Amino acid sequence: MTKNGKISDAVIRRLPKYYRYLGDLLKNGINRVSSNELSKLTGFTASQIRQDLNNFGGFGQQGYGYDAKNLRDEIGKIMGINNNYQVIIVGAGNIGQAVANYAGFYEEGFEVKALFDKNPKLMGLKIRDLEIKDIDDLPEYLREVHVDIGVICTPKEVSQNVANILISNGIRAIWNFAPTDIKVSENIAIENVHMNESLYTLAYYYKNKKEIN
Amino acid sequence: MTKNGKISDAVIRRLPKYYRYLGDLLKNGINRVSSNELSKLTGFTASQIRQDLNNFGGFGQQGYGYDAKNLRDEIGKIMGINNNYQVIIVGAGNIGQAVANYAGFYEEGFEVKALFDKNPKLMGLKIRDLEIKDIDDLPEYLREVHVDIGVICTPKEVSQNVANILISNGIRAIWNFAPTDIKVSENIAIENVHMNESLYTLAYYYKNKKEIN
DNA sequence: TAGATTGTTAATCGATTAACAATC
DNA sequence: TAGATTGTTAATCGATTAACAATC
Repeated sequence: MTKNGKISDAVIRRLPKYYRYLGDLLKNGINRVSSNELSKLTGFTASQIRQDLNNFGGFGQQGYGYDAKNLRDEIGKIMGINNNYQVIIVGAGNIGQAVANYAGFYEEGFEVKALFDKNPKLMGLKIRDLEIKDIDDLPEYLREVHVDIGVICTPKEVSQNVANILISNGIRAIWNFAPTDIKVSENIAIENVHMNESLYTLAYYYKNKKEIN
Repeated sequence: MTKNGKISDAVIRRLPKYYRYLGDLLKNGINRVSSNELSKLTGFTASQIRQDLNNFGGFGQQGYGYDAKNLRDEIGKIMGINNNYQVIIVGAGNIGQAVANYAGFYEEGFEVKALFDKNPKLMGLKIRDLEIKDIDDLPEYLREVHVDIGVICTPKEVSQNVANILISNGIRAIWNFAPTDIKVSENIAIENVHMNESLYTLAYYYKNKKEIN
């Protein structure tokens, strides 16, 4: 925790990992876990894990450790998992369709309500019972239906423009798959996924490990 | 640069961003750029940019700045972009197909050579002229064909197992889309994409910005 | 030459790790 | 109670930022 009381991004990005490994433990019938055991699973140090968790409160018990179920629930609450989010996807190409089809999200409260595209060939096509709608109808749709998260799966040339449309119609969270950094104001949540940067990073390490070995 | 001479992961992950923005500049006919201008584009400080670049050599010129074309080429060389990588995808579901279809990668030297799946219904189906092959034929395929990068798009239950098969048949770079942390030995390059963690992080920030506003 | 901007060293800041008293 | 393990403070480490001499 920094002095202004805000929790650092690095901490936030470790929370999903704790959440996931705790889920694995529970599935295996383990309902008690120490920071040391979590360390072995996650690869983070026990000290760091305790520090991270204590940003949000004392979830453990001295001499015992953490109750896995309770800790997982608490982390879920902190992150807002299972809160039920209304999601729309803009761009119904490969990535848009893959996101729409990814069942895992539905189980955790992320509900895709609609897909939009500008390609007339896709219009009316159904993905998971959802008809692909015309992107021109997007502003009107947003005026009528509450949407929490807008997923951008368009080409990069129009991604910022799409984001602007989403935001000016009330959306406050954007998950961006276009290979650009979408710029938003302070009050909007954004995640730029950047698969391409991930691939380049992989290529770098591949190249360099080869040179070493 | 740390004292052992290894360049930190944080630096490596900024390189693709430099590469991309330099490409944008060139496309706009701009072929000279200062660290200060790059700072405005990327959001990193000019000082950090100069530090980052000087891990790899002095690409700039005092009083002038950087030649955009040259700098982009150098960064491309450092990361190994355009080196031509032979890629296979294991798991030909939504994500696997989306990756296979993503044209951007082809332009940058990443060439998908084959898709594998265990679902008999998908067998023989064609994605971008590539027939989906039986996963049972994977080891034999790898003995015959050189592959640089294995992309894992399977369910999480089998992802580690698939990684082991890939590695034991000579693959040294893995791009993992399954929501797990695949464990590999030191000499193997791995990128765990973790879209689910990205989504949870988005949910966290969305929730917290709402509370603040 | 004067002005601009790099390359690089030094200072600062924040994140991680270590240590240990508190306590279950 | 003794042993275990947290919560938390202090120490360390590394990454970022600031500053400026070098130089184009």
